[in-house]
Amino acid sequence: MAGQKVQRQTGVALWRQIADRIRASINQGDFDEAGMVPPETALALQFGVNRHTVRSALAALGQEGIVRAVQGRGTLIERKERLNFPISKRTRFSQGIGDQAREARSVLVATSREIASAEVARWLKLAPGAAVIRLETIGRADHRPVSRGTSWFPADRFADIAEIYGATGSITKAFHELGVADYVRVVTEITATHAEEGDLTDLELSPGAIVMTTRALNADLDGVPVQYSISRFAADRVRFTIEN
Amino acid sequence: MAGQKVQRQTGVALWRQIADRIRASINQGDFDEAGMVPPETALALQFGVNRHTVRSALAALGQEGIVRAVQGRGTLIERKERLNFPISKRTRFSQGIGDQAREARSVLVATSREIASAEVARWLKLAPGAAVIRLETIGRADHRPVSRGTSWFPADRFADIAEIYGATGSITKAFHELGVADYVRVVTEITATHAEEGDLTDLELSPGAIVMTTRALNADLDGVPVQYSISRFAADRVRFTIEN
DNA sequence: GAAAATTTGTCCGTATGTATT
DNA sequence: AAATACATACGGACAAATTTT
Repeated sequence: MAGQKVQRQTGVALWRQIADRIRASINQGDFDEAGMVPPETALALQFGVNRHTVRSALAALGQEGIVRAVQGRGTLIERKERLNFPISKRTRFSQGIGDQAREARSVLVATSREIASAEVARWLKLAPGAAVIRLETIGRADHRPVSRGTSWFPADRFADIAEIYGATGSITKAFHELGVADYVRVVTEITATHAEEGDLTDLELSPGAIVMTTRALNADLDGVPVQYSISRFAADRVRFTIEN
Repeated sequence: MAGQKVQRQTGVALWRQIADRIRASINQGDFDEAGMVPPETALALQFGVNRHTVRSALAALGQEGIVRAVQGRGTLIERKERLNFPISKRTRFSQGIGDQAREARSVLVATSREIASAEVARWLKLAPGAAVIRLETIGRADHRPVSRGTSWFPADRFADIAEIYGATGSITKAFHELGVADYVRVVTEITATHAEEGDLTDLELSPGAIVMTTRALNADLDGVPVQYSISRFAADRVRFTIEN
């Protein structure tokens, strides 16, 4: 297969196109048998570029901690995983991650009480001008950030949710303490865009990287909205599954 | 807001980073009131680059048919929509698109009978070496391609599905004729990656563009797998919603 | 153990693309 | 429109480390 062309003069450097392709191949498990990437000369032939260009691509992947080059041996694959996020009626953010990553947690980075925007009010079915509690979190697994999210809660029912969540680290427990015995995922919306400035720093991404954005609504068992969240995931670190 | 910095020396040209941001803003509806993009000088100030660089970005978007610059007036937004694809137990590919786009159809571009790969056999729960029917389709809406998909069906049950689908244009009808009264979506997997060579041509994308890939399994009412599909969607034209 | 082949690391120079002034 | 500076990409040659013969 000597014909996986890359395109020139498109505003995306060849080495970056190649880095993205190799990263995708690694994630797809194409090199699992060998445990390493093909030799630089083979990749150069495959993509139709000079070996130096392939080296630039591999250097970028090395910077991300995905591969490690060893002189004389080859370029070894260091890390190759994609966290799976199941989405269902019973979706809980932290649940289901623990068995995939050794170290997984979500940290609260900011919180405030504010007036709901038109979008937030619409999703939470609140009157215009109603107050909401906003929580900003960053989710990490195995020492890498995987998501940054913002959640809004109706302030009248959940005034103290920030404190309880900060103490327990669990939305489910916080809801429980505030009288919500159980809650369900009503709807989840998924889109994908290029990373923005905040993503680059919070998720440790490079420009051109992809973020998958979810907009999710949770409601109590009476169908009353209790939480609206917008989360941004580093696309090359996650996968969503919807099981019916 | 004079500080949406773009990053230099990252392998992605500034004009392409800016083009991607403006495209995302348009899709998000940021400029809906005016119906046009801010003036070049304002964008240059906002992104911290020279006006020439912004012009390169807008020229690229013009090439895609998203904006149109008019001397003396500004840069008008030509096209701005995102098709919604609902995912549920009753997910039907074509259903739900008709009310969003005037012209929507899926065309069969290739078909073959082949031996199932390890991946396909695993999903369809077939014995190794079993035969499958493969269908390749391209989905279009309003004269734009939005998806390219490959579906596999067990050959023993659905030997003639290609012919029937080609005649009726409906998988549901083809299933019905072949004795499958009803079927349900068992699981859907969603990931996002950069566009590959085939995506660029089939979906009319430019390098660096994003594709969302779904892997979906349909089964009959007895739980027997009947269809496994991998579909690739142009990310800036679609949105997925999961309703529980 | 020695030699050969393989693979990554480094240096040179040149041409073209990108971005600013 | 033109001049300048830097990033990107290519081509070749050789060194250094490792594996294979």
